[in-house]
Amino acid sequence: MEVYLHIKMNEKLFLRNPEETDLGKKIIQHAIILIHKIGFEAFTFKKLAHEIGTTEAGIYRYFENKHLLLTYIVDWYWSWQDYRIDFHNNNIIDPELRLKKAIHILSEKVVDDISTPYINENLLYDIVMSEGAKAFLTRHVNVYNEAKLFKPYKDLCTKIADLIIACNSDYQYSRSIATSVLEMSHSLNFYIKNLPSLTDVAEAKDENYIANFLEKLVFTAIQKN
Amino acid sequence: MEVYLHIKMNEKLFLRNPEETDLGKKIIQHAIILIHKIGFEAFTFKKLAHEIGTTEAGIYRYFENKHLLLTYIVDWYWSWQDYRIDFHNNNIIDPELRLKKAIHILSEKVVDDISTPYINENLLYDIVMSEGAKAFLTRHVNVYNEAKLFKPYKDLCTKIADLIIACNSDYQYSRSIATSVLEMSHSLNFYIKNLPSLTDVAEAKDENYIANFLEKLVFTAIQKN
DNA sequence: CTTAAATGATAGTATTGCTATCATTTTTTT
DNA sequence: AAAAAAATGATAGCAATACTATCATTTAAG
Repeated sequence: MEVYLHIKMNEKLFLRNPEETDLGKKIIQHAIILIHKIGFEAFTFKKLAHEIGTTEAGIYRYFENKHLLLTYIVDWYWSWQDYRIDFHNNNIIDPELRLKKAIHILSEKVVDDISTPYINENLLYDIVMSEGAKAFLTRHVNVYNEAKLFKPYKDLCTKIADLIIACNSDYQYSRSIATSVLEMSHSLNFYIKNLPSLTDVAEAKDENYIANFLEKLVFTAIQKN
Repeated sequence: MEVYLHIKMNEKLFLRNPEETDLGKKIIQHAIILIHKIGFEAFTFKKLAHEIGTTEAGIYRYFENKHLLLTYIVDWYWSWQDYRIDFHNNNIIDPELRLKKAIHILSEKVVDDISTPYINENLLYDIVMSEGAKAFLTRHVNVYNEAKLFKPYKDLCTKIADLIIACNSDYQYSRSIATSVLEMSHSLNFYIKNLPSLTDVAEAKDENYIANFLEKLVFTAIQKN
């Protein structure tokens, strides 16, 4: 059985839908590889064009600029994580178990998902960790927001917040703590890798350290007393 | 009485110390104003030079590039907040009160500090909120880290973590939660302003909302049971 | 098999991110 | 007050970036 996962992307992210052509898919595939390799600042359409044997103009036909291309792949990532949380929580009823699962999915390193042929989720995780915030941190945040470009992230925030409410309907800060979990699950991974003294991880690396921290944090915060 | 606050900056941040000359101070002063106005991406040394009536080359004599200038002002900000926390906590012994004060200082909008003549802290807060993460999020994070360019942030993290340990010496995640407080105190302010649905703030704006959220979060997390 | 759509090839432009040079001020030392 | 040193201003230049435009060629759809 071969099943492919398809995520419908917001049409305002692109000029021409990259999923519909070979060149488009190559752009996404190699954009992820190249951004992972050289970082978003050094990443240019010219370099990407060279990697995939097309021209700069060819890529501009798909994406207005590199920031929207980053937003595309970051959006894709959050939609994929949203789907994964649903998938893993299927048939689980207990909201606490569901919430725990979600926290672990977000915090732990991912492996490549074979049902998405031209996207390497392992690289994508690193990109979101190291560059993901740059999708938000732009002067155009309001324009982008009005075009619903941050909907995947917001939807995921709502999903986590709803799980929290399902655990304790009295908790006042469900969205803020959901956002904190989303943000810290990724940025703590960045700090462990690059600035470990900002975390409590010394030599003994515990794979589930972040998930355990966030799980405890959330469950003590929302406990009924 | 006129008292001026002076923060000694890491010498690897600059080529020529901006505090020592009129031009240097103007660079810092107007860099803050201009980055606040047009954003870090659109900010260039040429535009800055034009604002203060000097030339591009003149600014390159002080800073290697705009990213190090950003790091300079972000470092300055964290050092200033570190100092403010000490100042406000002077003579307070109760660690819980000290921790609460620190959380409030970090979360609440600041006003201009008149003891720093050429730095507008109000604008600086906005910059750290909107662009601060970009100081870390660079391919050079390791080189910068070895040059101790992130020391002010790390020191502040240590300060918060120590306050947490003073409240509960058994808490296992003091640095991780300190980092979370530092990060979320600023990014939640960004979200309230730009993407409020990621928070619980609707119409009724509570000035202390973030501080209250983080205070509750931290104190339930570290409570002894 | 014709037409439309997508791609390739090439050119061009304004801006960015620097480096270099040299003359002119301003400051410091003697 | 004169001489030396340091800082600034003015200008030039260059490679790379971030695009836009044009037109020929290949590929796909009706």
